[in-house]
Amino acid sequence: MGFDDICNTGLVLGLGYTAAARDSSSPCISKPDNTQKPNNKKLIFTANFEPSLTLGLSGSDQQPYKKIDVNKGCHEEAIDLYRQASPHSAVSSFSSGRVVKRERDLSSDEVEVEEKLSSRVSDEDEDGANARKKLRLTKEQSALLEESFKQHSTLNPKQKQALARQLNLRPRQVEVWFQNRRARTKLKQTEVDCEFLKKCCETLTDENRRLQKELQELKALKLAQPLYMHMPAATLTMCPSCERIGGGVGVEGASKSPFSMAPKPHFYNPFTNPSAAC
DNA sequence: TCGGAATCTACTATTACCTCA
DNA sequence: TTTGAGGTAATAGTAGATTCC
Repeated sequence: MGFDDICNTGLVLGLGYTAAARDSSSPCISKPDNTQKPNNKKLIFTANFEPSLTLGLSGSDQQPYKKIDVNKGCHEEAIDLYRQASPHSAVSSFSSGRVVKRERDLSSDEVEVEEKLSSRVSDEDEDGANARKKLRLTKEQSALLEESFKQHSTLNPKQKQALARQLNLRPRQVEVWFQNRRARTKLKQTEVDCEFLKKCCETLTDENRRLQKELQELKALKLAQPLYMHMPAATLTMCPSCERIGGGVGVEGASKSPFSMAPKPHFYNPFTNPSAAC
């Protein structure tokens, strides 16, 4: 990988933001949540380093935050939504809490049944005197969660609920798994970013060293010889008023041999002295 | 219409359990 | 059998957003 390969990628050393659209199937991307609010700020490292490495706000490929109006929804939906609430939370866990409380009164039995049915752990917790038992996901559960994560790195309440049912887990467990999975993804991506930046830094350091060396050589050369001696011919233009200098050589001669040595020719650099007049 | 309370989700940091070399 | 490391489920605390009164 050459310097250009690395550094002509639009990478800005420092942290910037790229709004690169990313495929949701990309495995190691912290993909913005479809359910998140547009203004919800997150730090996202892009997985594809081309063309730029970024640290910035979440992209715009998010669906608007799902608004739930349980007053308008059917009772069953309200129950479903309530079921996805954190079992560890002392309070109800979806928007419109006051409504939820009403719903909870109506459906607490159903929720209880659902919790017991859907959790392999809850029973143990209840029996085990607050012992913190650690759930071990089966291969099938892990595979399904991974598959789901590839599609959506975050879940909306319905997805979470459905997945929890499918996996025979509590919605809270699914939620935790996704949180941890996102964290691992981000950590992994951060490591990748770090490695990339290290390489880029090394390349830039080498390039800087090379340029410094080149500069020193040029300075040494400049001290040893008059400027015009080592200026490229293309950058040297004879001052119009001096064109006839050079042993009676006319304009034509001067144009043919612009560097015919005159006693004191007035060379000027068109880059630093763009004026046509001498 | 505005402000505050209640509640939600997502995030980060941390803890604690479990497995394996 | 013990132990330390690593993986990861679970917890706690916080911030920002939303909804309702």
